[in-house]
Amino acid sequence: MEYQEAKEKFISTWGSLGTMWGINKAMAMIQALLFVSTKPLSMEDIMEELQISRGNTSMNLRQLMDWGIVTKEIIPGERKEFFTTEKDVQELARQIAKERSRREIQPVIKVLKEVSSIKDDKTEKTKELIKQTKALHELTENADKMLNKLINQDQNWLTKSLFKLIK
Amino acid sequence: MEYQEAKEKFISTWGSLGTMWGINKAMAMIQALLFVSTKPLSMEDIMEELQISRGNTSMNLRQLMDWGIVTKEIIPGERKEFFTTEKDVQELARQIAKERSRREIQPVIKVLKEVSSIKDDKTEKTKELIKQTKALHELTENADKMLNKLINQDQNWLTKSLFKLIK
DNA sequence: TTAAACTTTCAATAATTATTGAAAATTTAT
DNA sequence: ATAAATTTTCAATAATTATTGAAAGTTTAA
Repeated sequence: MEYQEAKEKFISTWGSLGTMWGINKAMAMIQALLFVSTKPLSMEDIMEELQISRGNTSMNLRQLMDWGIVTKEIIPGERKEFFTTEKDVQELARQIAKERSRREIQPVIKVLKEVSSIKDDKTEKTKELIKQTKALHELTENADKMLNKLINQDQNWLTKSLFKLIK
Repeated sequence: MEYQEAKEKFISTWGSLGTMWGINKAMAMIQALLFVSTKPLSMEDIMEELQISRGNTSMNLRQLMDWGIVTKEIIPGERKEFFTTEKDVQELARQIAKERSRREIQPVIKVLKEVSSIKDDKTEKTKELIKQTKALHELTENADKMLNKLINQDQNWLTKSLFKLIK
């Protein structure tokens, strides 16, 4: 497999993985492209390489910046804006975990807490609803605590922890 | 908040969480409904309660069975088929982790391995592609190993491990 | 200030994914 | 074997989500 083929395979695989986990394809592909690029890329570069429109590129770059995994680079003497992504996989994982926790998991935990706290009228179905949502609440909260631990720890915590678990 | 409201809130929240993580809404809602039901439900019951069509219900029940988290129940004297979901959250988490690993993560690991093994022609861009996909390969493999550990361990391993990590 | 270079926005459109509903298939009871 | 009950399939349709492209907006250089 040659460089170009390998690169394309990586980018498109990353794109479809994104799709499976609720992340839009263009967004995942832009991140993948930047991830293996040796230098910052302009919007033109990205449009060209991925064959996507200016608007699409602009919107998805913005989203990636909102997620905190892509940053604008100012290149002296250049009028265009250039972009880079976090190159360190650990930091990347931390950032994604942080955002998914904040945007998606926390709101669900809130609802699970509410639902599992309804008044127990002693009917079987109410007891079941409370019991099951409580169990889910606990599991979700534990998983989320783990993510947050991951987010706030030093650089190598993730690898060390994973190693501890699998050893 | 009354029972019915709480139940609906739980089901629709679970549905939208599913969507965010690439799982279709009806599938997540059916699972949620069964999860808090006190008894097995028929297709009619599910269609009625979630206001979805017969075809949709049938297809999504099948998918949930493929995922191994919903099973058919035979109820003596009844002609219809009835369905239940795994009620234990730990087991549920294990099952989902197992399937997502098998269907989604393993194929990506395979591609990352291929891409990171291309011949190093000593150019900067090839070296970067190899380095970055190798790093991602390692991280993904570790995370997947953790998932598989989770899958194959005893019932309480998940809780214990999470506790160890966050304590 | 002006205008060229560049980026953002957003309504229109396309692509994808989910859902319906009715016909076909299957199962069960007699 | 027959037919009623039930489930599955799948082409058509609807709903959702992603993408385009051009107009509006912004920045920069002279």
